[in-house]
Amino acid sequence: MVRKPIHADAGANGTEANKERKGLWSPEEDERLFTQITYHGVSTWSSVAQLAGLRRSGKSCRLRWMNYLRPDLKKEPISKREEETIISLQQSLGNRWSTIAARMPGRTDNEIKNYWNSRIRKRLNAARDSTAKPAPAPAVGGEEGSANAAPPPADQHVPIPARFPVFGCQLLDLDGAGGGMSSAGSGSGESPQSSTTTSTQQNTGDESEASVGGNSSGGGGGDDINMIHFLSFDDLDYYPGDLLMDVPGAMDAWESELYSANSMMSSLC
DNA sequence: AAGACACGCAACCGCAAACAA
DNA sequence: ATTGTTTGCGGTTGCGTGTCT
Repeated sequence: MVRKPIHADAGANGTEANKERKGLWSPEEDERLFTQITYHGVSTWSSVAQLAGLRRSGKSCRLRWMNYLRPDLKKEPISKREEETIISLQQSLGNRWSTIAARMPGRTDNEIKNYWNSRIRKRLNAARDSTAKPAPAPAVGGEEGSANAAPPPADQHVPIPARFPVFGCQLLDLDGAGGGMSSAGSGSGESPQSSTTTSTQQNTGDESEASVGGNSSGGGGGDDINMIHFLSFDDLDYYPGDLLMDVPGAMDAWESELYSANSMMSSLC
């Protein structure tokens, strides 16, 4: 649900004109921030606030951009597959929401955290309470995500160990021209955040690459126009989220193949 | 119809890590 | 090496909305 905006300055009087604003963002503030970042990028967040003429902390600006204004964010509700991904990643990583978010292009850590706290955790707790079986319920709070956790049953999805490379995917170019990305970059132009964002996405694993899905014939590469190409982020010099957002079906493919790709990686390691 | 309660989301807070001076 | 600043993260809170009684 979207709450009716009661903006931070709604009740402020003139004497507090210089005070830092808090609370919900007004459309005007959003526009200022968006314009500032789109056209000038980010040096420091406090300077962004200043240059945009916002009486907001840099911290608040960063949060607003990351969680709401970024052009590569998915707007639609979290899908069933994404939910499964969240559960799986939470099992393997614990409450490292930013890391989980980094593996779910278009989703924010806040969004995932909220989703987990408000829905999944509740549901899993209810399920655990209703069944005597202790089984695969993910740890909640505390020491979850420990590398020492007992391995899941064979019929469970294998969680992705943190040390594995993070996967992005690309649809191979339809006409094979240059092996380029079928669509890179977000619709609203280059993301001024791409450099910093990408750095946090990097995963220090061995480089890995695998073709998955479609009717991959392997080898040769490039023949199969429907093939989804999975890459470790180490292979990418752009923000994978930008790519995935613009490729119809790519997200679903990515999610559905996440586990099989992981299994494959397991066998390689 | 109205109040109570539950839910979901946006945003704040405090802390730690990273970075710069 | 130390200190100050900025950034990023996870936990938590506040509040609007929907549902129930």
